[in-house]
Amino acid sequence: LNLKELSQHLGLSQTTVSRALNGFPEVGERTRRRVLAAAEQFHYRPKSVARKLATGRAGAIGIVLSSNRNLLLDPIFMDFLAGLAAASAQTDTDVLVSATHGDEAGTYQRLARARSVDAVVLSTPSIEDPRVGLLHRLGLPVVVHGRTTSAEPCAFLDIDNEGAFHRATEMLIELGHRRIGLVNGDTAYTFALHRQRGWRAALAGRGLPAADELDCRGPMTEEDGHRFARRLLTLPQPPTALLCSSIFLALGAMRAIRDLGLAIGRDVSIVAHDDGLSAIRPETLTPPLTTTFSSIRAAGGRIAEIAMAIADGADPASLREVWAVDIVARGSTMPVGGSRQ
Amino acid sequence: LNLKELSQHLGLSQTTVSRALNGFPEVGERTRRRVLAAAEQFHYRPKSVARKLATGRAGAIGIVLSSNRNLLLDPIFMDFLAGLAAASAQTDTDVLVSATHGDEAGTYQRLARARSVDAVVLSTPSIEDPRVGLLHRLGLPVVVHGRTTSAEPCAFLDIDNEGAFHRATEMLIELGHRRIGLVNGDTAYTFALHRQRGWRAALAGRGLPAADELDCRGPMTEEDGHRFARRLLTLPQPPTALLCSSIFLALGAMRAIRDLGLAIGRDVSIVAHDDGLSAIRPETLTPPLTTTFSSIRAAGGRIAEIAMAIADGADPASLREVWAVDIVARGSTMPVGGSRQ
DNA sequence: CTGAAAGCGCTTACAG
DNA sequence: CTGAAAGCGCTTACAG
Repeated sequence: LNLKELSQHLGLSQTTVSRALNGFPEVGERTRRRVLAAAEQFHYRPKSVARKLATGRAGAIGIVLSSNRNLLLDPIFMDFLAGLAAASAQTDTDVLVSATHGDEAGTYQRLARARSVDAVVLSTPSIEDPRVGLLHRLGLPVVVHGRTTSAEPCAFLDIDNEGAFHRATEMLIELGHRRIGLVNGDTAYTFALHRQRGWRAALAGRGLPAADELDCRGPMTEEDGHRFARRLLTLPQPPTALLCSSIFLALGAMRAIRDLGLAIGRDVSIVAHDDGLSAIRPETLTPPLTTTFSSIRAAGGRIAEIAMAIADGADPASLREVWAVDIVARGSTMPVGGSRQ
Repeated sequence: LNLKELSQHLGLSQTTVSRALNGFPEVGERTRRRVLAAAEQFHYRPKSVARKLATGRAGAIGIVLSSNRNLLLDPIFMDFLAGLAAASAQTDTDVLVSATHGDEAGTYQRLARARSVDAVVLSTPSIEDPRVGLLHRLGLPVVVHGRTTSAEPCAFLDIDNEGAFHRATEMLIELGHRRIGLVNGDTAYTFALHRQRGWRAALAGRGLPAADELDCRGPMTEEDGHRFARRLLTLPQPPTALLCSSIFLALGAMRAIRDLGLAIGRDVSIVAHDDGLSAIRPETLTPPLTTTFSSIRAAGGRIAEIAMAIADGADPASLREVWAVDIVARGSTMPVGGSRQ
């Protein structure tokens, strides 16, 4: 059923029916009700593609998965996407997922030239991410999940990674820890750099050195967490506490601690950043894991709203948010030397 | 730049330019080359939405994430999606992700009536999944990732879950294990039922009972794996081996084994199904985990191809595949009683 | 408050 | 081998 048939059935013009359906104020109350009832009865829905052509809006936001940016393929990303899609659905906006094998720029060009999306979301940006310049040149509005330095002002939503790791480090210092290892992502990425900064600043604030040997960064798999933690804990002067950038790194680190015959908490304290995944919940581990927490799913939801706003022409500079991060102390952190007292 | 402008620039009709661009055979070779060169030069790309309206195809396949079907939000799903998107890109097809909060049927109705997608992929189906009937009624072609019983014949791609768990169980029996616990997903889902069947059949084949107390099923988080394994291992007659339906369940089960002061492999053998996630690789754990393996990412890729085929009107009954599953023996499985000999 | 008509940017019979 | 024109199904000035 299309608009033409529906309006013929009602004995009205397409114009009036379209207006009634779209809630224009000038339509008579009686007419509007008739139209709405008929639409309901016939399960009428405007074909999205026709509406898009007429309005000139794609009605979609895009996100591209790049197989070289392995971070994006992280399980964590799924929760982000779910949040994104849920929020988009509220306003009848689609989420378009594209994958690339190498040529990310080419994919953005296709999206831009085919006008497939009204805005793009960029995940896990690097410090100076070339993608925002590219997108700007292509005329595609962008919202960054994270932060990046760019000539063009752009909208973003980030969490306070620096503050989170600053406070987590301070908490460990207060528990008496003096050597605190960092098990981080690649510092080419902004989030990892910010966390490193927070860790360093907190140590510096207490006059403690942030030794290079305690500063690990790389991919964020369970395996890497194991490898990094093992290296740290077999140092001549091993750390007594570990700060991990993801739950997977933490899982690997916990395994390394056990492999070395040490006890998590009593011998080595551990804190991890938790994105709120449903498949692995830090509070249910042995021992329960102390975390810095921020729901990546909620971030996805808000990002969708921002994307739709900038697609509608909102000023990107006015759409920038940094969310605070909670610290939740649990059994994996103890005073240095052991007992919890 | 649109088609009209491009053809004016070339001094040709839109018809000819369109045909040249779309590779129609009747266009003169010289003309075609001119058109292609100009398109390249001006970075011309047909607006996808206009083409869609004209051809009547949405040029997209849909997938809906339902928050109550927690399985879909599994990290595992991300790899599936990446495979799906990568394959779709090959043929200029979009992947549309929608999220629902409860009303999954409503979401499918919207997709169908707005003609937003040409086909839909259904994940983790239940035994008799009502969604395929619904989709059939809505006239939306479906491809199922997994298998389900339905009145309507539909396309699917599944892995041989029954065979995989059958062989894994036999392998354990050959190692001398007589009590083998199953740590499975909810058997309302086909994949879990099939795995249960494989386990049961293998036991029955050797004259061993498949005791109910050894048959656990439920959600598939790390926490559940821990809970199930703990319950099994504190039974009066505990199993000497565990068969887990996911890497997360296995992670939890391994934790439970350690918590009880037992050794993985020596005291309790463990096998898990591995979907090939990049964030957690079974071969790098301590000890390396024996698995039944099938790449969920590859499955996503093939599913996309199938979806596009049925969108083009291919016979669903001809598009059904069951993939074999590899078993990879590693350190987590040992002869009952311990030493590897 | 309602309608006739143009337009969004393509594709595709149909005619030559 | 090429082109004029209709059509896909909407929205939206413009006129009344």
